[in-house]
Amino acid sequence: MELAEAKQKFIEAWGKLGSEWGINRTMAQVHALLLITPEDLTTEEIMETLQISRGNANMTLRDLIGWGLVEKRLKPGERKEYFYADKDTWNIARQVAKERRKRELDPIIKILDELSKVKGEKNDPEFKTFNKSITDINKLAKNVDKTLETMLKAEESWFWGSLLKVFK
Amino acid sequence: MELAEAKQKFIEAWGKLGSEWGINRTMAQVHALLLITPEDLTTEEIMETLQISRGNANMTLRDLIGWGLVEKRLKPGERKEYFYADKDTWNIARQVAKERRKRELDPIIKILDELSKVKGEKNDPEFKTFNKSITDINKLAKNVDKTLETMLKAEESWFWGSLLKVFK
DNA sequence: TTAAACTTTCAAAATATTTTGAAAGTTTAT
DNA sequence: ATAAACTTTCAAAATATTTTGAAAGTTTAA
Repeated sequence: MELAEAKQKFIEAWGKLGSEWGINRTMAQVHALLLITPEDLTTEEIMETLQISRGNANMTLRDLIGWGLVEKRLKPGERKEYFYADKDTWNIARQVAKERRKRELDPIIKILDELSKVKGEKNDPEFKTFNKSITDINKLAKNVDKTLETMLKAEESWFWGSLLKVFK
Repeated sequence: MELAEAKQKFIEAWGKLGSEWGINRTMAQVHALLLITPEDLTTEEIMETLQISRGNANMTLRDLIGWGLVEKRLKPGERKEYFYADKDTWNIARQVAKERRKRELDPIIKILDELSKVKGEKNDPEFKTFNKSITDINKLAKNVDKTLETMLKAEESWFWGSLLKVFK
């Protein structure tokens, strides 16, 4: 396979994976493109390569910056903005975990905590089932939360080392 | 908060979370409803409670069965089909992990393996960056894969015990 | 067989999400 | 102050996803 073809394949695959996980396909594709590009790229170059509009490129890049995955770079003497993606996969994974925790896990845990407090007749099967499901899901969510917290602090080698040692 | 209100809240929250993770909102809601319901429910009851059409209910239930989260139950002497969801949260988590691994992680690993094989000029920065990103992501994906495999085999208490012991 | 009871299908409609692109906004150089 | 170079905005258009519901299909009982 040619490098150019391989790049296309990767961008496509990454976009598909993203959309399956609730991430806008274009956003995943722009990120993929930046990941396999050694230099910074301009909005113009991204529009051109991925065949997307200026507005779309601009918004997507802003989102990626909001996710902490891409940074804006300025070159001395130039008006244009350049964009660059951190290539460290462990940093990327952590950054995504961090943001999704903040945006999605934290809010659901807050709701589950609320719902855990609901009182009811101890012998009412309706209440018993509700309560058991809520408290169990809450426990699971909190375990995931703790694990993510550890991951966020950890070094990659230590993290996988510990994990795979235990789980071997 | 009243139990009835709490149920509504949970169904809503679960639907929202699902849609943020690439799971159809209605599917997540039907699952939520079954999770907090002690008895089996008929298509009719699900349609009524969630205010969805027969076609939607039917397709969603088939999907949930396909994900291994819901089972069809027949009652002797009755024509109607009843639906029931396993309430064991650990089983649910494992089942979801298992399906997503099969549907999404496995295919992307297959593509990454392909892309890792692409040959190029060792000093070409384009090639070097592409290659590094691909191989790094591939390694990460394989670590996740191994961890999921362990999770799929494991008992809940052992899994979290080991994890939290190491990460404390 | 027939018909009642129930489930499944799928084209069309509704809804939600994403994308476009031209206009408005901003910054810098002269 | 003006204009060129660039970025941002956002209403409308395009696209994608989800939902509907009536018709077709299936199963069972009599």
